[in-house]
Parts: sequence; C-alpha cells; structure tokens
Amino acid sequence: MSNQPPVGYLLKQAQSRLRLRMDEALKPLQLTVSQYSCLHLLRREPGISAAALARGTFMTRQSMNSMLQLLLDRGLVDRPDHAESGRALPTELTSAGRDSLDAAEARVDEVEHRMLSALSRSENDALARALTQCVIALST
Amino acid sequence: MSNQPPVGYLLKQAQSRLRLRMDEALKPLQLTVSQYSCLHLLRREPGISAAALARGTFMTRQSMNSMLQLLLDRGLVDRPDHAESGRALPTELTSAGRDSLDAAEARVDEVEHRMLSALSRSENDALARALTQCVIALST
DNA sequence: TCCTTTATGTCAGTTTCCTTACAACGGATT
DNA sequence: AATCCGTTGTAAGGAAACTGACATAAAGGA
Repeated sequence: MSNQPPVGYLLKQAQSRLRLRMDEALKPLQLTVSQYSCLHLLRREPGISAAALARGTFMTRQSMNSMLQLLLDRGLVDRPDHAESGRALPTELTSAGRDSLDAAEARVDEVEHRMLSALSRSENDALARALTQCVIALST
Repeated sequence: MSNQPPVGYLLKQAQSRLRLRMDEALKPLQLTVSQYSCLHLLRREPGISAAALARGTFMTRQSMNSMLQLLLDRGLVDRPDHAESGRALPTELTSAGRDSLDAAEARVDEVEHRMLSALSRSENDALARALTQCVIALST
C-alpha cells in the first residue's frame, strides 16, 4: 500500500527545500548557506585551516579559499598573510563575523525548528540516528 | 550526553555522501545523478514537459533544457521539434535511454540499499515518514 | 471580446563549484 | 641525511546550475 518515494529521493527533496528556505532566511544578511556553514564551523574551531574547513562543509579547498577571500574582504574573518609554521593559514572570525553569525543563526534555527515541528522528540532523535547510520554506511 | 550535530547538518552530510557514491556508481555509464533522475522521471511519466521534469528533479527549466539537449544528442531521449498544441514539448525515453536507465538503476539501487543496510524495516519506514514530514513543514 | 494570469521554451550573462595541476611544508620511514 | 607521503595553498580552466528577461500559447475572468 505505502509505495513511498525512495529514501534517496526524499533526502534530496528535503535537503533541497531546506537549502531554499535557509537561503531565503539568510538573504537579508547577504549570506549564502555555504558562507553560513563556514562561519559556523569557524566559531566552533577557531584557527582551523581552509582545507579542514572545506572538509567540514562538504566542498573543495579551492572553493573554500575563494569563499574565504570574499569573507575576508567583507571583514567577517581574519587570516594571516603567511603561515608561522607549515602551510596552513589559521583562520578566525572577526567580531563583525561573530555578529553576522549570531544574526544568521537565529534565522537558521527558526527554519530548522520549523522543519522539525511535526516530529516528536523521539522521532527527532530517531531521524538523527538514522541519518547518522546512513552516513556511516556510505563512508567506506 | 547525546549532543548530536543538528539534523540540518546531518541531512546535508547524508545527501552529499549519497550523491558522491551515486556519481561514482554512474560514472562508468557516463551519467550524472541529475541525468539519472531525469531519465527515471521520464520513464514514470512519458511525454512530460521539460518544465515539469525540472520541478520533479529540483532544478530550473533552463538547466533542464540544457540537459535534455545533451541527452537528445546522445540518443537517450526523444523530443518533437515543435509542439502539437501549446508550447510544451513532450519528451520520451528512447529504447537506448531505457537500456541506460535499467543499467543505471541497478547500480543506484545497490548504493541506496547499502545506505539503508544498518536500518531495520521499521526504522527505514520511520525515516521515510520523518523526511516526508520535513518536506511538508517547509513547503509553505 | 479583451485582458489578465499562468505555463512553457529560450537566450544571455553570471555565479558557484569542480577538476586538474603544481609548489611548498612537516612528519614518518628507511 | 635522504626520501616518501600526506596535507595545504594556489592558479587556470571548465562544467553545471542559477537569475533575469523575453516571446509565445492556452485558460479563465471581467
């Protein structure tokens, strides 16, 4: 009876719509979802390298470096011109970057909350666990 | 204790990795995930317009028309030069397109099955239901 | 009938991200 | 010490998708 669309399709649809809503929510702040993800990870791991930042946001380090240049020009992040040791350039949020991130986070949290509004606490947990299992199963 | 990453992040991560694995699986057939989605929907709804095809695969009709031109050149789909009525150009799979799709589907199904291998039948159903709820909650 | 709305296809330009390739640096191995 | 390996940053070019804009066609309402 059920005959639901395959999970892969639902995954794509959900992610597509989430991204759409997030982009709408972030547009007034002149931020894209990718930029938001970057700022978010930078707050959690200050001094992280661009390559590590790229891995954490599912893009290439080349794309990340382009994006960092933009954020640098806008004064949202800070980065030394050359490395103290090795090649990695440890990047950090500026205070303006923190402010932007705080404003963005409030809007994004609202969207995510809306997305999950029809789920109970246990359903929410089950969803997170199931997605984690999917990620693990596809990692090898 | 739990302190899991937010569902939005997990969603992105799962979708990103699924896409990666699907692209790997489809590479020998010279198909991208988008092209596969397009062929798949064409089989389910023969004679569909490019705009409707675009909506069903979460892209713009402009992108879809470029992609259809490629698939047309490769002989995987067929499309009239001008419309019988209205503007819509009803597109269909060729027999070569059906063959490609069959081969692709086997590989994609294997990837999806692997993704869900750690979930029980009921967990699988719960995941599909939860994702559907997320999509609905973000549709307005 | 006329006008508005909606849907479709298409053109042009742009953005975003990727692929390929190379050089530099630190650490581990031999 | 010399070498290999993994990581990082960067440059150049291309592929894929998007936005904005326009013309066309059917359907619906005033």
